Amino acid sequence: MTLISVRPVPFGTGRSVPTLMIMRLSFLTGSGRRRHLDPGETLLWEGEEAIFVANVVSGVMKLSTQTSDGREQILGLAYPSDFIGRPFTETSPYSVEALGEAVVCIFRRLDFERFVHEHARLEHKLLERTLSELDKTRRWMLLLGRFNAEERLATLLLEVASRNTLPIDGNAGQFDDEQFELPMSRQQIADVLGLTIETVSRQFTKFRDEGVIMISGHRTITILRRDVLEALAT
Amino acid sequence: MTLISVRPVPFGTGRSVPTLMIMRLSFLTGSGRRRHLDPGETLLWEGEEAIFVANVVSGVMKLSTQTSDGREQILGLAYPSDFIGRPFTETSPYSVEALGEAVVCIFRRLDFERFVHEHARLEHKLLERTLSELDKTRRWMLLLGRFNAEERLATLLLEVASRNTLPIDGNAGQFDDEQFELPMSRQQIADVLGLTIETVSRQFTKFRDEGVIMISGHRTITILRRDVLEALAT
DNA sequence: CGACGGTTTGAGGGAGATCAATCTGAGTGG
DNA sequence: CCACTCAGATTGATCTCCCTCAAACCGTCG
Repeated sequence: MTLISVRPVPFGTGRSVPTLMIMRLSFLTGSGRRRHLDPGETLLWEGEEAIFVANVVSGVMKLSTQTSDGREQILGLAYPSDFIGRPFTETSPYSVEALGEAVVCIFRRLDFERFVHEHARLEHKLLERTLSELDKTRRWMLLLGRFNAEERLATLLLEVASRNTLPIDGNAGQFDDEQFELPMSRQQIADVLGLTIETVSRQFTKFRDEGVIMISGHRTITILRRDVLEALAT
Repeated sequence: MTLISVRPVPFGTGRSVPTLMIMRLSFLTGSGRRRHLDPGETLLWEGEEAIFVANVVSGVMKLSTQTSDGREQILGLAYPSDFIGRPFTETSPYSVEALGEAVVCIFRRLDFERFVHEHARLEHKLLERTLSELDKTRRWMLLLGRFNAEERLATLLLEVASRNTLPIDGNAGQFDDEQFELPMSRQQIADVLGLTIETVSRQFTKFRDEGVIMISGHRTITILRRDVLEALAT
């Protein structure tokens, strides 16, 4: 939570958008509102009208979609400074939900679109962000299409570790990228990786028994053999 | 092949980019070249410098990536009028290869980027195209993460049928979206769907035996029970 | 005709799903 | 401080879908 104060809250394209432009956006639209989300609270519903776009301020959001018979697939995760929402389309192609406690900065989609139209530089940044999001999504396709359970979990652990912003022992400012807290439950991990909760659990146990990771209280992970994980994650 | 003459060759964002702008692009850069590709010929290599961006004129291209140990995953297909390539980045994050005979209209990436910078309207169209490509890619993630073999093939058949531009019996101008030619081999279908060739073949046989499709000479498919496929594909 | 590439069909095995039982730990109330 | 509860996690047993390996089939081309 205290992360907020030490981070800028860039709009649209993360760290690379000039803060000045962000400020002006807030001014012009008058709609850049902070909003707190409880665990499991949904910001956008798949198929519903997409009223908002937003930036993640703190917490982790999941983007997900469902088959007609209710199977869920997580499409991606959004971390602080990530942009979420779908400009230039009426209905949201996926749902956006908070994994844990989260804070987002929301803008009315129409205001945002109008503003983008009038500011080519922001549009360009949004384009670059979207292109790299597309790259990321395609890498995830490789995972879903070709990786086995072990490789999938290794990839996720490294991904979360690289996004890690958890100070150890409440020691604010001290970061240790080999120990971190999982922002999601086993079930949510299973959904992200396209596996079942049992398979995920067995893989955790396997990594623990092999001395690759240490697990404290389900959610706190310490990476002991990063090399092993990296070899698996390609 | 004769399709070419009856279709515009829009640049960057398909049907929605004004032809005028396309013309001007060709003029300015002087590099909008037609290029013929043989089956299996690769236009861009994963990890190599991305020299080109291009538009598909005819044929079908595949975008693919590989794991470190050589397993391939197809990331998507590009049909006539689709944009391919990755502007604003040095190296191509995936390979682009022609499935069959293909013609593309290539532009030097740097020329394209410069031009985009100077033409906000084109940039906007490219952004919209990229956003919808991202949507499409995410739908494919659902397929890879949650669909079984039957559902995957049903999805592909409907996708190809909807892209179908094959006149029946050489009767140009006459289109029948329930009969079409597959632009790829069984092996390529397997790669697209994240399956093996044997599983794909068995599914084809199963659909045929169930009276869902008709198969003539491996590649020509007639959909007899679209409702069944749609129920599976969701 | 024979050769060869792509496809189909068959038999068997394995990774992960499914079904089911047990465990853990945080929260609650006595 | 200790039962009790309950959701989430783990472990076990079994099954199933798809992969793997292998053989047969088919159409094309020399």
